[in-house]
Amino acid sequence: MARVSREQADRNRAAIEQASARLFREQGLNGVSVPQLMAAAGLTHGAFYGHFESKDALAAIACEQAFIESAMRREKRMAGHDNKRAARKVLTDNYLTCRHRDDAGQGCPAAALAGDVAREPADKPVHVAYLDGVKQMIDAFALLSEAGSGKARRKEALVQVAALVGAMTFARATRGDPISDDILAEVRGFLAAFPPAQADGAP
Amino acid sequence: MARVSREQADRNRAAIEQASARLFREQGLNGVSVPQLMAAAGLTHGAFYGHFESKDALAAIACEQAFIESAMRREKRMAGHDNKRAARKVLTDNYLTCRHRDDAGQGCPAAALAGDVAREPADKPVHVAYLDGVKQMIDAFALLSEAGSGKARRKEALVQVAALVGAMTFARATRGDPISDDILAEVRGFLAAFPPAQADGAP
DNA sequence: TGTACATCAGTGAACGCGCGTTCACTGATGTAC
DNA sequence: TGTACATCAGTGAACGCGCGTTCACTGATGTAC
Repeated sequence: MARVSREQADRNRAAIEQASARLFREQGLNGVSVPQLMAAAGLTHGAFYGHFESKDALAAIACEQAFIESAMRREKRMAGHDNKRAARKVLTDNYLTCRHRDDAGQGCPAAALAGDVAREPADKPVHVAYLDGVKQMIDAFALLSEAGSGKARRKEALVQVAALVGAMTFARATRGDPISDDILAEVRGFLAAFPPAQADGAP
Repeated sequence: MARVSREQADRNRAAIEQASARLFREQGLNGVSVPQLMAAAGLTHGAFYGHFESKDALAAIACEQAFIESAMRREKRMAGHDNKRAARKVLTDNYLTCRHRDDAGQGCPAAALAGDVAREPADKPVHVAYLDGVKQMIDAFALLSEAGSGKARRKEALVQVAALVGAMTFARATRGDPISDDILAEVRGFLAAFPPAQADGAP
């Protein structure tokens, strides 16, 4: 096989991006090689640099795509829940599941890639894609807040998203032990009652 | 230089463990090589396998040591705060700082290694060390809870630790953007008022 | 205490391996006439 | 519509590199007498 049609080449490129969006989340940015990514798309490694400038460039594209895919799934789940609290509950209940924990490849990129992005050098392009995706996610949760001001809504969203990402990261790191399920269940229960009725706290 | 005294060999081994506990947290389990670890301890790579069975075995030892070091620092900070709420506030306020975010090598291993441990194969020895450390951390927070039952104290501890680890992981992944500081500040403020006065939540 | 020698901590070259990336080549695609 | 040929998507060998691990060797340490 040598040259393929322009349409087939486009489909191949899309296949590489799709496989990468899954495999990077599953195995980490440094846990999967260019030859592995290409094989997952049904190609050999040599064709890679005809489609992308570098592995780092693909990582950014795959991260962006994972966030888009994730946002579409979120919209779909929220559909039909005009009540903000109910919509939030659907999202957090679906997020903090064993299924999500055990299938990072199709899950939230904010959680799946957090550890990798934190350690990538600051000039790597994946940082921009990650930040953009995270901000969209926070904005989406802020829209579901019932707080009075935009500032307060953003505050609530930050805490919720940090709790979601944290619980998932933590549950994945302790997978195999009962504590992993407990973390998901307790944070799920906690977020169902979020925000607390009064945020005073002095004893 | 060839053979050194038994005492010096012990000191060398300790230096390797100490350097590893720092570098693994800083760069990740797969982000630092055996030659790099040995160089950080002032040795050459060849001496490694006289001290440890494998890099995986050292990872477990370094993880365990990082948790011990972390627990000692926690005890030290708590000292003098007989009030549980005050002790908790000292811990969470110190945890969710920019200093901690920017110095993972000396920080909480539960946060620094979460992403790596989640992706390590299940049979790798680091999993045991990580789980043990996490359980100790959760127990420590449960002891600071004022809830009525042991079950309720553990519940609160799980949510708090998930929030701490999550906020730190997330703040590190977004470092460089103002949102990173915001995450730390908001979760810090939120945990200062934890647990909420009433955990009902139905609207 | 002094001497002879076995022990073994550390050195550095070497192993096979997979990485990201490059490139000469192939041959079907797409175009010019 | 048919033919001639330039284009270029994909192949697979090759590059230099660093990885985890092994091992023959060195020579100071520690021990037996």
